[in-house]
Parts: sequence; C-alpha cells; structure tokens
Amino acid sequence: MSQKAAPTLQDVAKVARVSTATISRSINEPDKVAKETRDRVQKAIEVLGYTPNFGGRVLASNRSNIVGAVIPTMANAMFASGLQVFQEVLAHSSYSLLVASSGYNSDMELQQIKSLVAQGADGLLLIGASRPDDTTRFLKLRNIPYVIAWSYQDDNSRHFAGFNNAKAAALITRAVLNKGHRRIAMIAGHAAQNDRSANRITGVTETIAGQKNATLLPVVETAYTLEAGGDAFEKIMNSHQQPTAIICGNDVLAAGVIVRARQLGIQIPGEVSVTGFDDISIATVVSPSLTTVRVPQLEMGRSAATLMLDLLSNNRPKSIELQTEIVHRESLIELN
Amino acid sequence: MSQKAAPTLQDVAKVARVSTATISRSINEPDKVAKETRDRVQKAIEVLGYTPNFGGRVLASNRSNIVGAVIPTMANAMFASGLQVFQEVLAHSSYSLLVASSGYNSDMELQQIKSLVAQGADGLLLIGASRPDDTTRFLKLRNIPYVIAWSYQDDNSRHFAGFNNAKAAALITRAVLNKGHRRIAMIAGHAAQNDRSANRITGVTETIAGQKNATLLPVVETAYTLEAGGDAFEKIMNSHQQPTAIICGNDVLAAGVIVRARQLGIQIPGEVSVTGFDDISIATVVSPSLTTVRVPQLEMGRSAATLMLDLLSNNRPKSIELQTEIVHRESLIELN
DNA sequence: ACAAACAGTGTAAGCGCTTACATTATGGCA
DNA sequence: TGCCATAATGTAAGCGCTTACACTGTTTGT
Repeated sequence: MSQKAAPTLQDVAKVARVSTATISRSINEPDKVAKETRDRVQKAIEVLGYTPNFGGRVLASNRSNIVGAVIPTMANAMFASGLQVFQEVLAHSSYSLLVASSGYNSDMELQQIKSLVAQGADGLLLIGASRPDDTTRFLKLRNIPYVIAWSYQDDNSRHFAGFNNAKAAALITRAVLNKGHRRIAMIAGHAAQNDRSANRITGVTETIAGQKNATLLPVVETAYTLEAGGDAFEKIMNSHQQPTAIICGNDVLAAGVIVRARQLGIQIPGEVSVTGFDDISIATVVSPSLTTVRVPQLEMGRSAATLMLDLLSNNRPKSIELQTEIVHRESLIELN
Repeated sequence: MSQKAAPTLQDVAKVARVSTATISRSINEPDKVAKETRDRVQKAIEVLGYTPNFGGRVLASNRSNIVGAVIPTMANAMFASGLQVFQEVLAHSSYSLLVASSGYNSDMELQQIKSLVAQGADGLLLIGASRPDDTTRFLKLRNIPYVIAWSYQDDNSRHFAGFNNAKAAALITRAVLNKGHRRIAMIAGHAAQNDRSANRITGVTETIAGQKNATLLPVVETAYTLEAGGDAFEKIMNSHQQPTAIICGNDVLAAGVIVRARQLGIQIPGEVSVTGFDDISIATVVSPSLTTVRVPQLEMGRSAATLMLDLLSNNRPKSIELQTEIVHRESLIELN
C-alpha cells in the first residue's frame, strides 16, 4: 500500500517558481496575485494534483469551514428535508455540514454539541429555543455562533430562523373551533425537553380557553411515532368523554391516529376529525388526507443557512420569522 | 468581543507539571500513563477548561476522525434513517459524520466527494456500486477508504454493506407471479446513474422473462416522487394494454400510485395490484397498505458503520450481504 | 546478582498552511 | 525628476498537536 506522499504547498511553489505565500494567496485571494502568476500556479497545481491539506489549513487559519447541526432525528422527513436545503446552501459557500442527532434528549444534545465543536465546527445549527443551562453556558463559554431553527422568539441575543409554534398551534385550533368543534383532544409530543411541542400545547390550550363552552380534554403526551399516535388515539377514544376533534402535535401522530382508526373501524372524519402539524408528505398520502399546518421547511433550511453564513462572516444578521398556514384537506370537517 | 485565547497543551502541561507529550498521551492513550499522573492531568484540564485544538490534532496526526457520506437525498426517509444509525454507531467511536447529497446525479456526487475529502474526511460512505470512471479514479488516486451501501456485489476490491437489488426485485416479482398475475407493469426510478434502480429493473425483467406467458409492459422510468408515481400510473392505465399488477421501484412511487388511483376512482387492489420496495413507514400508512420488499435499512446503516470503522483501523473487513424479504399487506391480491 | 525487559516520562522535530511584515517594481502626480 | 502610493511577491514565524527516540528507574528471569 505504498502511498507516495501527497504534494504540499512547498512542492507547488517549487514547480511554479514562486513562494508558498503566493500559492496560498492565489488559492484563497486570487485577485491579490497577477494573472500571469496565477496561471502558472494553476498549472503547477494541476500537474502535481495538489489539494490543500485540511489540517494545515485549519491550524493556520483557525477555521474549518465546517458547520455542525444537531437535530432531534434524521428519521423524520421534516428535519431531513430542511437539513437537505441547509446543506445545499452551505455547500455553495464551500462549507460542509457535520450532522449529529440527539434523539430528542438534551443531555445527548449537549454531548453532540461538544463533539461537533471538538471536530472543529465553526458554527452550529440547533433545533428549538430551550435548552438546559449547561448547554447554554457551554455555547457562551466557547463563543460558538449558532442559529436556532424551528422556533422563533423576539430575542436579539440569539439568531432564529423559524416560526412561532404557539401562534401556529393557535391557528389550527381556531380552524377546528371554526368548524364548530367544542370538545377537543390533543395528542402532543413529549414537551419536557422540547419547546416546540410545549409551545404547540400552549397555543392550543390558550386558544380553547379563550372560547367559551369549548373544552380541551387532558392532553396526551407521547413519542413522535405512528404507533404512539395510534395508542394515544385508543386511549382517548376509550375515555369516558370523547372528543369530536383531535389536534395532533405533528403529522406522524395524526397519521398514526388515522391508521389505527381504520383498524378499529372508526370513521374519520365522520366520527372524529383529526388535524396534523408540519405538512410532510405523509399528510397527503394518508386517507383521509390531513388538514394540517404547513411549516415552510425548505425555506427554513434556506434562511437558517443564510443566517449562518452571515454570522460566520461577522455580520450581525437579524432573526427571520417565517409564517405558517393551514392546509385544508379531508380530515377535518364541519361538526353538524 | 474580547476572547481570551483558548488554553493549549502547553498551558495544561505547565499546570500539571509534566511535558506536553504526557498530556497528549493521557488523552489519547490513557493506559500508557501512570494513574497518578493521569489524574493530575485531568484536573489541570478541567481547571483550564482545555479542549484539544482540532486543527493541530489533524495536522499532527493526519487524521480527522470525520467520515463523509454522499447520499442521493436526505428527503427520502429510507436513506435518512439508515444514515441516522450510521452516525450513531460512528459517534460511539468518536467519529463525526459529514453529509452531502448528490440529488441522484453523479457529477454532483463527484463534486461532493471531492469536497468532503477536502474537508478532511478519513473515509466515505457512498450509495450504490456504479459510478463514472472519473469518480472511481479519484477515489483510487487519493486512496480514500470507502464503503458502499444499498448495493452488494461479489467484488473483493470494494467494501459493501448492502443487498442484491436484482435478487430482491426477483423476489417481489415472483410473489406477484405467484398470485397469478401475467400482465405486469413496472414503474422504476431513473436507471441511468442509479445501479439500484437498474438492478431492480433487471431483476423484474429477467424473472418475468423466465415465466412463460407472462408479459412485462414497457417499464416506465421516472423520478422518485409521489407525483411522478401518480403520473406514471395514469400513463400506464391509459395505454392500450392494461396490467393486472404494477411493480414499483420504491414505496414512494407506489404510494403515489395509490393516492392517484383513489383520485381517479380506480380500485386498488381490486382492479390493479401494486407493490412497493423499501418498506418505509409510508407503506403502512397508505391505504391499502403496501405489499413491499423489506430492506434492512437500520441494519445496513449499522453494518456500514462497522465496516467503516474496521476499514479505518486498517483491518481488511469482509463485505456484508444483507437479506431482504417480502412483507405481505393489502395492495397485492390473488388474481381471479 | 546481573542483564534484559518494561513502564513512565521528557525532548524536540516536524505536520502544511496562513499571514504580518518586509521588499521590490511600477506608475501617477506635482 | 523625485516622491509617494500601489501592486506583486517573498520571508519566515508561528498555529497546537503527535510521536520517534532517548532516558531513567523498576521489575523480571535465571
């Protein structure tokens, strides 16, 4: 496995008959070197098949051109597709994306953050606004630039590219109320370490509280899986007071409800209406299709990337609040 | 923004009253230093809040502990969930995952590979076995260790953690034939730059060819989206010869077919049976649920990671062939 | 009891790059 | 013409870490 040593700047310099500084410049700041020289350098680089050594570059310049992202999970299409765009935009500015997942667990998140930073990440993308003090402290201590997606707050000390989850949840709740529903249930993701879920619950709770003679049955918190959604549905339908509509914290839960209802022979939306949240592709595939909250995932990925790039070039970019909207489909109907 | 310089090995060495070499060793090869010294070092590290500088480490050791992955897209749950596991396993050995997506395009793939390598990736995860000479040459030239997932070949010169797509496709085809279907259509992903799709087509084609008086209608190649699946379905149903079963190259296409059929009022599986491929969660959510090929995504991610780690520790691991199986659900029925 | 092996630590030479500063050549302007 | 600003390049000092090699003191085997 004899591997001839990779060519270094020195080698290129020798061939192009200039100093290493000039080579470095013609790679990194091309307009600072004369066209003629640049061409000579270019040729030498090609002849030798030179590519800059990553470690050397990082050590000398103290930046890696790597951005890290810690997301709850890649398995949910919602994060994955936002991340996809995020990565694409970064790639255009020759940044690479290091990903890690926390499994919705904040200890894990901190661990992953540390690991990404240890791996030289110049900046981080995080999901959601609330995290333990430990984590906040670490971020501040190390002075890591970071962008928060999937949440939005009026808080100038941090950078958001997201939407207001409570507001969005209020929106769908109002849509449900507008259809005449007054006895409403909610299936939400675990809220403990998840401000998105918590805010959605708040949005629903407060909106219903603001409507007289409307009742919110006890909120069922559960994992974000199809199975769990189905189980929560059964639990709700077996309780002594049954809702006429169920608001779900995301589309996966809602899809779980619909699948389970089919198995149990419960008509949706005939007997119970159901709504989702996120508008991932599963929402259109399930039958009945889901009335849900459209979250601008792609735009969020793009905005987050822009914010990140700005941040990394030492600008002081402003947070970006994105808007959500209700997509009306089949799973929510007028109560008669 | 006054940022006191981060502590270095030197600083730690001074505080712990040992040489930098000892610090380095107690971090990287703890059992080579006396417990007593190690404790002293540990304390010094904590007092100073020291963390190793990434660049320095990479430069000196010539390895980054970063693995790159180039996948067609993160938006398909199939790759995302495999990647998720891949990342988790790597994380246990303190490797990080750099991801990039090619959008099913091999020029893009090469570009991303180059970029990941430039970002210091020690090894690469690639999807599928066939790629242009340019790419192969680059990989060989740079002597980058890489693992191929989602495909399997008997080829000792490369490392696979995948399954035989043709064999799997033959399996589902036989299942369709066994139900008595003789006029069969296929909707596949574009095969041009995608050996998985190409092999699935081959598997189907050859199996049908081996069954007398069975006909395969012209294969429709299309993008891997719900819409495209639906469009392909319409095209097939409008042709002068209609199939009794449609084999789809993946679950997304099959789901697209089912959604469109519902819109068109075509009964599935009553009028046409449909099969999928991959067994992602959409397969159980759609109604009728999909009879499909179960691909061991998680196991594949895990195997790929193991292979990768072995490769990076200079072992010569053997490729891993995973098995697929048919999951029988509602979308395929006996022809009567 | 003595050589050989070993465990624990230190010394110092890089790894390949960027960049502040120094140097030289060139042209503009009074 | 002489002076200065500007452009183009070179010099060389690190960046923070790993690791080959050297050294010392302690076991181990015979």
